[in-house]
Amino acid sequence: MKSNTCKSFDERCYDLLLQIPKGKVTTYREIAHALGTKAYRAVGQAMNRNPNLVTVPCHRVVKSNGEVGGYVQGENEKIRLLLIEGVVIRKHKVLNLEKYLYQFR
DNA sequence: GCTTTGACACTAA
DNA sequence: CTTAGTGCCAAAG
Repeated sequence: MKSNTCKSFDERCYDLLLQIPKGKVTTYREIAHALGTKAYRAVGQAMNRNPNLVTVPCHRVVKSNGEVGGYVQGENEKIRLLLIEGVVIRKHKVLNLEKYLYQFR
């Protein structure tokens, strides 16, 4: 059988997202950086492809400047999900982003 | 296989 | 603080 050790860019993004625990967030920039690339936009593209909103916590990904960013179901819904997980948001922006930012190891 | 599209990032004014 | 412009990369058309 064929072992697919070479995952697609999108899959690698999802894989990283799965590492993010509840109450933590990351940025498109951090993900791209963790993958050793600068494809910030491609990361967002991967989310827009709409993975499984249930399996992949794509709502925990925000912009590097702290803004919530976009979401398939609407930014408002994304904010709501983050608030539920304990992330403080004000004016569509995450406060103390570095405090919630998840560090990929 | 080139062109377009983006749920972005960064800098300058 | 906002606006405008440029750069970046992968996937889809």
